[in-house]
Amino acid sequence: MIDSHWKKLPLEFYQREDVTQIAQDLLGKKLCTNIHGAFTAGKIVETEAYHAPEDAASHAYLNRKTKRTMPFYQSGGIAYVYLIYGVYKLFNIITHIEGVPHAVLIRAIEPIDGIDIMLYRRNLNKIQRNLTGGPGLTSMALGIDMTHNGISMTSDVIWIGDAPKVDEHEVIASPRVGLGKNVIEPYYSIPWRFRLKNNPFTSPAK
DNA sequence: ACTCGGATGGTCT
DNA sequence: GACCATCCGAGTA
Repeated sequence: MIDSHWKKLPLEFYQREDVTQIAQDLLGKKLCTNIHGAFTAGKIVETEAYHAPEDAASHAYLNRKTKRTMPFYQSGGIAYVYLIYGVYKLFNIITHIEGVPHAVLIRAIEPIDGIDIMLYRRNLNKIQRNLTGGPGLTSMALGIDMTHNGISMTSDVIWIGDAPKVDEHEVIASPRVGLGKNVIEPYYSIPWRFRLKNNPFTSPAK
């Protein structure tokens, strides 16, 4: 195991220009949280890239600026957390430079550390796909909520540990899920959802 | 295995 | 007032 294994990723990782590359590079890395005194972590197994202002699937489409979208316009390397369906908190990471609203949605992790705490937060008693197999479930298991919106990925609350790059052949690219009907081509079916092949914790296919 | 409907609340038109 | 980057439980099989 090399020295850099699980070392906290630096801001430079997130501030690169190519958000689809960053989304793929995040696969296999270790998403960690230290929230309410509990350490939990898991391997990232599914991500999606959002490329505003052109991308109609993004909240920051056409550089839309509202109270909710403000984090998009900060420098890469901070969390963007928002509420969906009044119930679930989805965790994203803002990328690239200040003023360019790129983001990666973390859709699923494979539990590694603090599994007992994740089970408690999810009200489950054994490891199964719906422990962390989906963006809402991942945030719930890791203890991420709206108070973490805007927090730096270099903090000691939420961060990502480095890991060896996964083999290209282990990555499946497919269209993103859950997009509204207003998302026009090519963004509706562009293959910007990335999954690790054969990983049981990736979210259900659509 | 699957399909279906309900929960739930902030954001935007 | 419509729309969600979702999940779960109930029903059918």
